[in-house]
Amino acid sequence: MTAADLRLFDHEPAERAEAPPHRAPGLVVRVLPDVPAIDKTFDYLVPDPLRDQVRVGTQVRVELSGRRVGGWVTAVGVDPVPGHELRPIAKVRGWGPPPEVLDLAGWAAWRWAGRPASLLGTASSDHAVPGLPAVGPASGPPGAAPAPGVTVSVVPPAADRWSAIAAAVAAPGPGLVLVPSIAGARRLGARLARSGHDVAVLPDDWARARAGARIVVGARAGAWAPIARLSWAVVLDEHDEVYKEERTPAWHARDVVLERAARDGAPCLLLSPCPSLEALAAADRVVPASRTAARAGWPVVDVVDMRGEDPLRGGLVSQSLARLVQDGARAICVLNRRGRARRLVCAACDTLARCERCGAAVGLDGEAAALACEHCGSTRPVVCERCGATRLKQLRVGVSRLRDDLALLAPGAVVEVTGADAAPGDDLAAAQVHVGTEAVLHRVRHEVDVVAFLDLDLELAAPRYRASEQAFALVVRGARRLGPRARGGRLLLQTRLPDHEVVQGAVHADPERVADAERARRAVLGYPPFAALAAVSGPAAPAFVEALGAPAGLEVLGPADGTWLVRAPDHATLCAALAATPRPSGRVRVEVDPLRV
DNA sequence: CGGACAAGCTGA
DNA sequence: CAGCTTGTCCGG
Repeated sequence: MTAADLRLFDHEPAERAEAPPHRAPGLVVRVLPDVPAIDKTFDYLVPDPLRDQVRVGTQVRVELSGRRVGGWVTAVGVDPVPGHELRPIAKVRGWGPPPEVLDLAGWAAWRWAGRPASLLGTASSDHAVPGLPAVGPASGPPGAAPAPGVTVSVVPPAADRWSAIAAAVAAPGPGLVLVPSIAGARRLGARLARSGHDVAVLPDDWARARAGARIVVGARAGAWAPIARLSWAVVLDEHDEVYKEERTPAWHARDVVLERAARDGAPCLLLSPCPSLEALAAADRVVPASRTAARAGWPVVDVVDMRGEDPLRGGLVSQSLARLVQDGARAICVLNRRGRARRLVCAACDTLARCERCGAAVGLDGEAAALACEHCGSTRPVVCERCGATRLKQLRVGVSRLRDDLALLAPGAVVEVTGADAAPGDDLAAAQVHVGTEAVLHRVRHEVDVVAFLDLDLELAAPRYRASEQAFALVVRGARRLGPRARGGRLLLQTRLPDHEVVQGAVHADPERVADAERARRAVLGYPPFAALAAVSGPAAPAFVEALGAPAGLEVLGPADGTWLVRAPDHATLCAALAATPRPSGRVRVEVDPLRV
């Protein structure tokens, strides 16, 4: 099966001309039950009083092997599959997704190796929708037709996006806007409504969206908005990883919207300060920010080279940060120290030892007396790549000392270490300096003068194939937290890799540097978007991998930590192989396009 | 998923 | 060989 001929549900009534002799009495519908393990449809009779409430997509309740389950009507007026006694539909729950979204769920089930029922659950209203409200004409006021195809627009972190959004939503509808969070969707929806637009915000206004509101705003699940045919679509902060569903099928909202736009011939606008390589690969055109806008939309970035600095007592507080804190600056300090990070630096020049192939921090392989990369498996001699010295030292992150160091700098001021160390009931607003994992960026609400990444190398050299992209997205969040350059905030990047593209990309307000370097690295290593990946894990993973075999073009790597990685040149090959593999009994988790490998 | 039924294990 | 557990199949 390929994506092209993928059509799980045939909505059309059967050919009456060749109707079988045992034609059923009355209207028969095909129903997909809302039961995770069943991806098969069943035929039911529609009692006459319910006839005009039943259409393709309608949510019903049916009797299935002695119990009542929910389900979706996938076809109306079919000739029943012979050999079964037809039971009537027990109940009509209400309106469901339009037929086009049912087809989309069928495609997405193939694309992310899952069952359509769970996707249809996401595409359906939380509450029963017995009737639809009246809405204005979806076409709305005539506006400028947006450029067709996929446009990636680079908008600096702290730039005002309103004018771009206002221009995009002025086009005739129905159109879809995705925002990373539901709270953000509600805020944007309210603002659009105040501007006089006919807006439905998901999940709250599902019925109004289904009825044909001109603009539908939603978060991740909004990708499944009940719109038959999109006229346009906008995805804000396209790079944000919250758009990726965590549960299987692990679909990606941006990719679902791209597919919908392609099916409907609708223009799609992807906005981001740091576009993903996937978005750039899908783009028909990329609109960079002007140099002026880029500079204005980024705060001042200070790079602190920790090799040259003499950080306080060898800790995490550079002289630059110390001065700012002593001068009374309110600061957020980000330190992502979760996980075991083995890091070595050159004893002579303090350069971080990294893998030459993938850029991840390397550790010392005692047996081979070599530097080994846990991520890509390559090894090299114990030699500093910068100065040639052969003595390396372990880098210890002095977290325990951090609070004391900062407290000494700002006598009387409170230093709050959030996260596991946070004392309950502490007044977050009272502290001058906050230290925590990246969550501290949104946990601290008041305005700050400084956002400091105490050890950016933890991100830059993380053993993940998307490390650069993820590190840059984190820096972008710090930049957004500070606001535009005119506000005067400072973004402090403490690093031993000042030439790294993420650091340079921030300094020059130029995400292209990150994208170019990342693209080159992924091409060499055969990672997305130059390949399609799936992670296979769970107790029955070995059986699944064995059943998968080794079809042409497929490469099976691992296992590492109980997880196999399946790689194919493209999604057509990958998804075809996954779909053709029978699921063994027991639990298997198949995650297509994993973000953390 | 959850019920039905079949095949396998145990204990007297 | 009843009685119970474990596994596989199937649902309209």
